[in-house]
Parts: sequence; structure tokens; C-alpha cells
Amino acid sequence: MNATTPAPRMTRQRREILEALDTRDFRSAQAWHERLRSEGSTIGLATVYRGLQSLADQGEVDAVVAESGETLYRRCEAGDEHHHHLRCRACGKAVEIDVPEFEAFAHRIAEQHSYGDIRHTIELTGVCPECTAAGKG
Amino acid sequence: MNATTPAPRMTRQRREILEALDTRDFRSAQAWHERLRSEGSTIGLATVYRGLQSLADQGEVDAVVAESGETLYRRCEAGDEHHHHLRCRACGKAVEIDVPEFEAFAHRIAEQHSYGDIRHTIELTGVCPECTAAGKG
DNA sequence: CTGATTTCGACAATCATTCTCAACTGTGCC
DNA sequence: GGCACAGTTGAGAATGATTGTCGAAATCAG
Ligand SMILES: [Zn+2]
Ligand SMILES: [Zn+2]
Ligand SMILES: [Zn+2]
Ligand SMILES: [Zn+2]
Repeated sequence: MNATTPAPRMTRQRREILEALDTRDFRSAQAWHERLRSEGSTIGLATVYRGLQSLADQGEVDAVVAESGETLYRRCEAGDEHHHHLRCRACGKAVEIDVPEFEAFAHRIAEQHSYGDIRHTIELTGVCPECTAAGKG
Repeated sequence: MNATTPAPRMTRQRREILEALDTRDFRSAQAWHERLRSEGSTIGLATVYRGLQSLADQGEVDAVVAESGETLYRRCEAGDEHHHHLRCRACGKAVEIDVPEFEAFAHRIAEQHSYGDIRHTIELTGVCPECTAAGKG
């Protein structure tokens, strides 16, 4: 059956996405697409969705689901190390944080209830200093 | 400040939703709607959406955003006390947990980065014993 | 270069959720 | 009870994010 999923080809579009993502903010696929277009790219929306998803699978980008339900992406700072974020709800700017005590705690709780295949989501959101100053609170 | 938002009227539909919600599982608005219909109700989908949202605002029901982006609801066990869940991804069954150390930790991190108006999401998901046994893992 | 395969991108399709609006119904008041 | 009337309802349309389709274009092994 699965003899190693073939590595994605390095196309112009994939390169463009990787370059565009070289920032510190979480944005939606649509927002990244607009930015790419505004910089002269002719990349298609579906391609941006596909690219971001595949990059997220590889751990190259972080993906989080906002309260609205839309998925936000940004380039991952920490390689494939496990981590979480403190993100600005107004501009998307985020810092990576780690929650050392929590990882063990999660598994303890799960075991107590005999739940298997545990996953967890921890997201802190707020309004960053710049956005607070700009009244985007 | 609060010029008292008028309390929602107690209609047949609102009563039906409240009754249907008397379980322990997280389900989507559509799923609750189907269940109500299958029990003979003629309630409309939009009404279920509206009802669940308003109940969530009042703290009567818990709402969480699943990885897929859809919102899941269930009746809240803990009144309006702050809490989090360990939820089964296969059947929705959940237990409420609390994460005492975390609440303070979140604020400490936020302050360190000067982020204001902090909010947090913590969700544990897994597969419950029943679903594991049934091979829904 | 050549052919097998993958990826593109415009556009249609899906799916959850929200909106519109005419009909209906709690609620307060007589 | 009966009335007035603002809050609710429900069918269906509309929205908005995401995914699927499919012929054209690009990548890569030989
Ligand atoms: Zn900001
Ligand atoms: Zn973690
Ligand atoms: Zn289960
Ligand atoms: Zn908490």
C-alpha cells in the first residue's frame, strides 16, 4: 500500500507561499492569497489552501482554528517542537509559549477517564500592545 | 450600564431545545435539530441555531469549536463556573475538568507580553472507552 | 527531449451558518 | 377573555470559508 508518500514537488507557487509566510502573524488562507496577489503573484486561491494545508501537515506552518471557525496560518518558529501561542485577535501577531506542566497533566486526566488517542488545544488570545494603543481593542 | 437586555420569551421551541439538551454529549446545531425533528418536533433549523447561541450566551450551554471548525453544544453541567472539557471525538461524550494552575499561568504569560483582554481555550479530546471498544477509534 | 505524473487555477460545488420576511405567539393591559 | 404589538418562528435564499473538478501547464526521471 503506502510506500512513502511522495514528497511534494518544489514549484514556483509552493516557493511563493513559503516566502510570503516569512512573517510573524497568523492570517487566513484567503488573507495570504490576497497578499500574494497584491505582490504580483498569479497564484490561485485553491493552490494557497492546498499549499498551506500540506505545509501544516509537514509541521512547516502552524495552523489554529479561530473562534469564528476559520483556520489561521503562519510560519512556525519552533521547528517541529510542540508549542502553543499567545495571539493578538486584532492583528494576528503571535508569540510561541510553552506550557510545561500541562502536557503531563493532560495525559493524567485522560488516563483517569480511560480516554485514548489524546489531543489537546491550548490557545491564548488577547490584544497586543500596538493594537491596544491603536484602539483596536 | 446594562439597561437589561430583555429576557428571551419562553416559547415552545425554546422549551424543546432545553429539554433535548438534557444529555451529556456535545453535538452540532444540525445534529440537535435532527434529533428534535426525529422526536416529532417541527422546529426549524435557524431556530435551533438561534436558541443554542442565546443559551450559550447565558451560560446555560457550553459551546466549543471542533477541529473541523463547526461549533458543538451541550448542556452545561457546572452552572456558570469556569471549566474545560475532555471530549470524545467519536461520540461527543464529555467530562468537565478543571485546570487550576492554568488560569493564573495564562494571565502571567499575557502580562509578560503586555497583551490585554486575555481569553483562553483549553480542550482535551480523545476516544472514550465505549468508542474504543466499538472500534470507532 | 519525451512521456508519466503532479500540480495549477478558474470555476463549480459543498457545507455550516446567517439573513430575510411574512406569519405567528407570548405578554402586559383592559 | 380579548387586544395590541414587539419578540419569535421557519422556509428558503444568501453568505462565506473551504473543497472538488478537470483540462492545461509544469516537474522530473530516463
Ligand atoms: Zn495586534
Ligand atoms: Zn501542548
Ligand atoms: Zn465516545
Ligand atoms: Zn480556564
